[in-house]
Amino acid sequence: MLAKNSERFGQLKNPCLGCPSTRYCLTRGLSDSETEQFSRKTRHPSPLHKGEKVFMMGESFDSFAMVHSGCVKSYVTSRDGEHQIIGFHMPGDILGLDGIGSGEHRYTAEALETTSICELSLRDYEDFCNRVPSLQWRLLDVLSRQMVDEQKMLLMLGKMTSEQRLACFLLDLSSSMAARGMSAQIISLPMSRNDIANYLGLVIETVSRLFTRFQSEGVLTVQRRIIGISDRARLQAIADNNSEDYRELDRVA
Amino acid sequence: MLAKNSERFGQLKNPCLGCPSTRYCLTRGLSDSETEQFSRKTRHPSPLHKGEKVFMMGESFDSFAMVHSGCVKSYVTSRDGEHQIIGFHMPGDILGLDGIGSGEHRYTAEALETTSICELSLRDYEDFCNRVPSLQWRLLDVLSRQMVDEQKMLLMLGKMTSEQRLACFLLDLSSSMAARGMSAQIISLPMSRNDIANYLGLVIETVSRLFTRFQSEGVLTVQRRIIGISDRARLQAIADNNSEDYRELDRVA
DNA sequence: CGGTCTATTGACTGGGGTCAACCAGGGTGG
DNA sequence: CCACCCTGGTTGACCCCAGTCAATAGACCG
Repeated sequence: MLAKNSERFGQLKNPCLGCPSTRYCLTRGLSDSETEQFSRKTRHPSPLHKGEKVFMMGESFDSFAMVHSGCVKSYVTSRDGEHQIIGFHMPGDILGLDGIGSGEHRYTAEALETTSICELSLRDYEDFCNRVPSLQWRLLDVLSRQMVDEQKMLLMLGKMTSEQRLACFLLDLSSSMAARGMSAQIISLPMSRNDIANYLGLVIETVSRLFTRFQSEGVLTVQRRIIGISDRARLQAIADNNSEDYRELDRVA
Repeated sequence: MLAKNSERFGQLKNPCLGCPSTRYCLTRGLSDSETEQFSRKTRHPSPLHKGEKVFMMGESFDSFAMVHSGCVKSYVTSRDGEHQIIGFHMPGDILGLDGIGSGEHRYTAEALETTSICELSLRDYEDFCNRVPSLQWRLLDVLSRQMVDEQKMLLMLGKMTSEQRLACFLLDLSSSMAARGMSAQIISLPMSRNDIANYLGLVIETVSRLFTRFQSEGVLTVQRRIIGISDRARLQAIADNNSEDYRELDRVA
């Protein structure tokens, strides 16, 4: 069913027109006729299944990839073979911009679930920029926002405790879901505990224990990968490291 | 003396022509006449002293800053007031690109020593791009390389031990110095132990102990901020987490 | 039902953080 | 020229958060 939908999506004449991601995608800010031109240039390969790669570290970079549906994780690999997940990517996100400078991909992008990707070749993008100059700024815009997100991650990995990291992660995920029209209170995690742990610089046991603790404190409800945020204010307080003040407030009341 | 030199630099008609950083700066790949045009648009304010800010997190973004001489650290600040240093910037590096997306700076850039900065307003840059389209790609290029560097940092903070982090840091610094024509073997650190520790997600005591240990193992020679790399191969092995194999090799021999 | 994969839980350990004392340069002023 | 302090760095003793190891429990699927 999903696959069929996706095939149909691939055969549409102008899949970008009416795509729910158009507000976040490279097409943001384009007129309908510009979006139509853009759409004609994009390729829509058959959907990837869980574990399949969009591209791999070291491959040559010749096109951008945009997530249309599903979810993708990206990770870098160290010389001794360890992975570090650097991001999870939702519909509308643009992948592979790291390759612009060096001409080759510097991280691997892998589907976490059945995922449809839209591709735009670098060459077509260049052509297109000549006709719609604002598109060039759009790409800088996207790239700089991705950089800001990574800087936030540096702060998390460098300075935050494990509970702060998980709280931040869930809040980010929640607002990312909300921005895509899904519930901000109930999150269906597309990634495993292992992926979360790796992303946050922790091990799976620590993440598991934190989920249990947050649940017992009434902050979350946890059922496998379905996470409910029961007390957003307290989750925010944990993320901001105000949890002690919060608990004190609680104790007094 | 330094200040006088810098003032003179600021009064030059075409400071970019003949600037030693021209190979790394935005001007890379421009012809002499293009560089001259570029040069006319740049501002060269009087040099900053140690501790002075190039720009601060939250300020509106309206110009790029390029390091001409000296050294700059950049850091983000968390809601509870903690800093995380996200990079050190040497001559030729471009600062403030994070502001493109949001229109405001998302990190603070602060001089570590007396530092000269070249400024180019966003408006002038846009004008200039219309005349020299390749410059637009140049900026994407720089931005994507900065992103790749940050991804490497994520790997360090997420997965590496303290000794791996310091070894990586010193090797990176060494090659950065070498790329700027300075010695790769003897490094004069522009930043304090505290800055190094913060950057690497450690505390000052740990960094101090590591320096002492590396010296006693014959990998480094340490005299305050003058660091000599005595055994680059072993430093690389530590960074790659091959140190045990290495020591075993050593023990057998 | 057995097999496998993912997640949870418990007991224990250790790398790196914390706290505190001390040291070494390098101004500064008498 | 020395006495003083002050900042930045080093060293030691101790501790704790999160990692490691290992056993168990569920979900999912043939």
